[in-house]
Amino acid sequence: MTAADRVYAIIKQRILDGYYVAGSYVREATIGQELELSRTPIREALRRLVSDGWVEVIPHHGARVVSWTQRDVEEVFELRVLLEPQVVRRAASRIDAPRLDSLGELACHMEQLCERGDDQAIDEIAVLNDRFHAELITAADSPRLQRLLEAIVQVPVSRRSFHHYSDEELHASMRHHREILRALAVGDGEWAASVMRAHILAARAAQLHPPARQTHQPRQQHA
Amino acid sequence: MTAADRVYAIIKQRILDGYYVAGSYVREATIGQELELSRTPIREALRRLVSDGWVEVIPHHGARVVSWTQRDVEEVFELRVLLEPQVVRRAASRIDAPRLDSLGELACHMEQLCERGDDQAIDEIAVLNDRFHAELITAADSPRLQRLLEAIVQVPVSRRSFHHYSDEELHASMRHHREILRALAVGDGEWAASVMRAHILAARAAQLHPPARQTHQPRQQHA
DNA sequence: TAATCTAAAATGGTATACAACTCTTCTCGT
DNA sequence: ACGAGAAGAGTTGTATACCATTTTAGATTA
Repeated sequence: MTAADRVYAIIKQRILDGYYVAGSYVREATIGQELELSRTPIREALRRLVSDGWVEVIPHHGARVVSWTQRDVEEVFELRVLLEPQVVRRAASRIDAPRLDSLGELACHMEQLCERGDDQAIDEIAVLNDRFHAELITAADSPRLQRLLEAIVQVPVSRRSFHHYSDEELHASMRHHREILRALAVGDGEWAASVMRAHILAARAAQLHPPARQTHQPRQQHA
Repeated sequence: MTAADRVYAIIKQRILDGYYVAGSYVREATIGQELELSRTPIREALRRLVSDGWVEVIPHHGARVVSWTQRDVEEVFELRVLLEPQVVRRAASRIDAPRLDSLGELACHMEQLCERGDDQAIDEIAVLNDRFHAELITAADSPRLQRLLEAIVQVPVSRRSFHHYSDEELHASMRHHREILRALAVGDGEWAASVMRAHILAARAAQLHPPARQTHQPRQQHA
């Protein structure tokens, strides 16, 4: 592991942790002194963070941690609604039994965590959910589709968790996983794609209307 | 614009123009001397080209221009079929009259060139067609969608031209442009998206079955 | 002839020094 | 008081150098 790799990981972690606030600048000299490295590996790490969409570079002025607007979030969901169904559409005719099994285990694990329902469990679900989607992408066997999605879903972890899901939304999400797996098991790409589309649209709804979180109450109009 | 930006653009253009043949190596020292720059900005440009998928690095041997397989072409079309309709779906509710006019002029110009039909005209059509699609993307007003498409549709010039189109395919392509504009003019995104989908699928068919090019002959089965 | 060794060539990674640029601030003239 | 312009500090951009690693091809040797 090179110094540039370490710097990349450190800066990324600091962004995720909120140590580097969105909109603030990451100074090359500053972390250089901090980590006792020259600017060279820091610059390389920053360039990689730029191409991964975590920071943006203003020429001759510095690397700034990207800010996310509501519009950015909507754009991402709009693209995921297109691309993620394509993932399972392709996967349906390509997936093999071992991977289906491993996806099934992931679904199982997530459901158990879902039953626990505490905050830590919710965090773990987010991790497993990422793995779930990543495995599907691998099964889709399309490097370009994978690249596009990776370029898209890189979102600050604060927005990627399931904390704004209601119980009902969370359980629906688990059912989606199961239904996708059933569709894949019988090789029905369109079925799988439809469920995935619903899955993403549900996630979008949960993100866009986080305050409306009454599980057992009668329905209520939102903005 | 920094030197690294220029180097990036130059190398990319040379790949698109076919000056750097697929499989050949881009030597750091060579272009360094050629452009009278040190290895530093060249290295940075090459890293970006790698992460954008234009070249691949063989460790300790150099940066090689990526080769396109038939499968790559199919992957690109598969993604364009998803993304380009979304472009016009968004554009339908956002486009303004001036841009519609300028798109109309582009379509006009392409149709005239289409009537000429010589090789040079075909080349010019490819350029205008790129502009046509680029204007649509601008009208769609989605930076991420734009970025994804730019990462996808930029293909070496040898594969981007209309030389493998039959007369009929070429005219159909022109009609698609017109129909898209009509749909946009009345703000019907789904109509525009459907035509665009057909437009891309037609382009795909022309690419995948280039030998079957008899316009006035009875149909013939292909591989 | 074939296996091995060797040296050249190229990149990989990092450090350092200097050049160029941007933004701020301060001065100067009106 | 106010705007234009210049100086300065701070920051990034680039050049250069160094050594390590790896590949390749040629030379050597049995």
